[in-house]
Amino acid sequence: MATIIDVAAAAGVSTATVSRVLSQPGRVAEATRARVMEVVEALDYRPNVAARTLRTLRAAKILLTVPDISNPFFASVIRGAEEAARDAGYAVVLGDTRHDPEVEDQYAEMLSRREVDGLVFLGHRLPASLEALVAREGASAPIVNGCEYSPEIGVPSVHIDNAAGSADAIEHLVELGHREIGIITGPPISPISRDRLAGVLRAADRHGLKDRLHLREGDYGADSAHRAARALIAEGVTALFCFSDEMALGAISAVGAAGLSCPGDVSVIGFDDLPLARFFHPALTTIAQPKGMIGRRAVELLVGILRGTEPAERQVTLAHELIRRASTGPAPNPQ
Amino acid sequence: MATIIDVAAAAGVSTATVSRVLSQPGRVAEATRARVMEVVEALDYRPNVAARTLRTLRAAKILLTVPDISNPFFASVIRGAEEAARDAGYAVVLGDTRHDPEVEDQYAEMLSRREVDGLVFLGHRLPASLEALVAREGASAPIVNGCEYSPEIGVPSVHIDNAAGSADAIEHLVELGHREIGIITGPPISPISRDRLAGVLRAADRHGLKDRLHLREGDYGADSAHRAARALIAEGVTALFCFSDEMALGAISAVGAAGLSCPGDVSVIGFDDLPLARFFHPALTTIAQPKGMIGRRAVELLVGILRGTEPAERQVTLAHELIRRASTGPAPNPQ
DNA sequence: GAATACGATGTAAAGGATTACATTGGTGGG
DNA sequence: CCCACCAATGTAATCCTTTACATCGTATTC
Repeated sequence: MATIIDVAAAAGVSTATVSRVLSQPGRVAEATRARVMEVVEALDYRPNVAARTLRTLRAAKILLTVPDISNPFFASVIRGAEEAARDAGYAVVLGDTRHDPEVEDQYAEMLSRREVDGLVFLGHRLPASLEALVAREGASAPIVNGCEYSPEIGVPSVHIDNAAGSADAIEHLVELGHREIGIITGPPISPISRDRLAGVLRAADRHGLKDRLHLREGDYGADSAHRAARALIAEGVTALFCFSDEMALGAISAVGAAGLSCPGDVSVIGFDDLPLARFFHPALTTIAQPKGMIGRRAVELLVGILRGTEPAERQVTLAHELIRRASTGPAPNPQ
Repeated sequence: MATIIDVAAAAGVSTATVSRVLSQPGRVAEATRARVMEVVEALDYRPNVAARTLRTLRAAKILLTVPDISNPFFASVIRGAEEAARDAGYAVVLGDTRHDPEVEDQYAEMLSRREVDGLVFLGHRLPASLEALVAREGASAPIVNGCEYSPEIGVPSVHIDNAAGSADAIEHLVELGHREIGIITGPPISPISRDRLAGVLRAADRHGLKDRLHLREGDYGADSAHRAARALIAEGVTALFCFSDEMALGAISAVGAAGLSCPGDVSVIGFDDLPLARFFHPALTTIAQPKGMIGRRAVELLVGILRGTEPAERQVTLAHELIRRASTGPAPNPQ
């Protein structure tokens, strides 16, 4: 592997000049630049990143951790984040933490060891090893939270108004005449789940339905929702609001397994608007999140911090949208 | 940020000793080790990765590129790869190339610049900039192909027998009495698609159905399959074999949209066995791939190359399996 | 008790790039 | 014709760690 010294020797210049040709071409005479570039091509020279990082203390990389890479919801967020990072001259290192705090900590180490310049994390948990960093550096800590929002963590974040989103879902069901509504939540430890539940309760309360809600806890996966839905159907609900599209799929599957039809007997509404949601059978009514934009804005916030340009806002709330498809319909007439 | 020099000074030893305490604790006296570790804790010292990489020429990282991160199929492969990498002391850098050769090349640069020690790529295209590397280093080039297999690329790979898998799918449909079978393939540029098509033709030929096949090209996405299925249904097929589960979902959606039922009027069989496939409505019959194992073996192959222990086999073929669920059934009786 | 060996630790040289500062040569102004 | 200045380039320190080799002291062996 050719080094900058080889290039300098072959081009008859110093390493400083080679370095300048590569990073600030304007400061080098045209003829020299051309000669150096020729040698660079000929030797197929690539700067050694470790050496550069060591010298500049800048890795030009952002770490993006997701709690579950198999959840298609995150795919779009990741795409948006990568685009924004590329625009700003950063590469994205993607980490799948599988909701495992230990793995989260391992990835967090990359920041501590300066392997990456900053971190965007999509879960709800700031790795323990970074709490000290946030406490020490405050607003200039290069950490941004995406999708979720926990004020106590003390880092900027990008998210939708989850309470308002789920309130919209309930309003939609109530409008269709549903009164016995089942809710399949996420684990209460996640703020996103708490916020959505708060929105549900608020909306239900507005219609005097708060005490008629049928609550069941899921884990955002189809399996858990399938089981929860079976129980709720037995309780006689006519509609199910699931805190994720994946759970909605599990719920629809349970409706079918119970010999009922969706939306004829039981309406189902999800949350997220996965790319596949419109191909579900029936096509899924859901609350859409601006997934790509969440990723993009999160990275932009982070890059702002890295560049030292304090952003005006540290909490970005983006718009959600109710997408009406075929999985919700009028409540069946009581017999 | 504390450096190894600070630690050495505070512990009253040389940097060499500190380094040894961290990387080969056995070579240091117990008392010294304890004292150094105390200082390490107190100063919250973390070795600078760039400096280490620069010195050792080893990044302890593997690059894993996937053509489309939003395809849930890859999630399980990624998981398996990460596990194997962790076991071998490597971290995984994940890249989403979106089928874009330019992005593929950008990621490939990471290998050229020694940012990572090796590459596992899941697409079918070896980035152009790496062809020279393979040509030069041959079997010791730290590159492995996963899921797909193109002999002309000249790198080790891990995959199933795609032709046999799709032959099984056809056999299954023929057994159920189907004669008018629609096939929704992938783009012919992908070897995986070509192999699967070859298997289809072989099996169909065995039953004298080769000329009755209805072929349509898809792009592995639900959307393309939805359109293709619509056309095939109009042609009167009683069964659809889709080269991916995602396309099968699109096909099922098209069956419903045509006012027909699956599997009553049209059976649908997919390929991959996504985690969600059993929650589709109807639950999807499909050819399962050992996704996690593909990722794991690919990384193991790569680590073998990196360690210089030439592996016995450079092509690993894993077993697939036909999963019978509810989306396929007997062919309807002709009127 | 001397010689040997070995365990523990230190010294210092890489590893490859960036960049502050120094140097050189040429241009334009007076 | 000289000086000041600037553009172009070079010199060399620096980033932080690892590790080959050197050193030292103690235990082992004969």
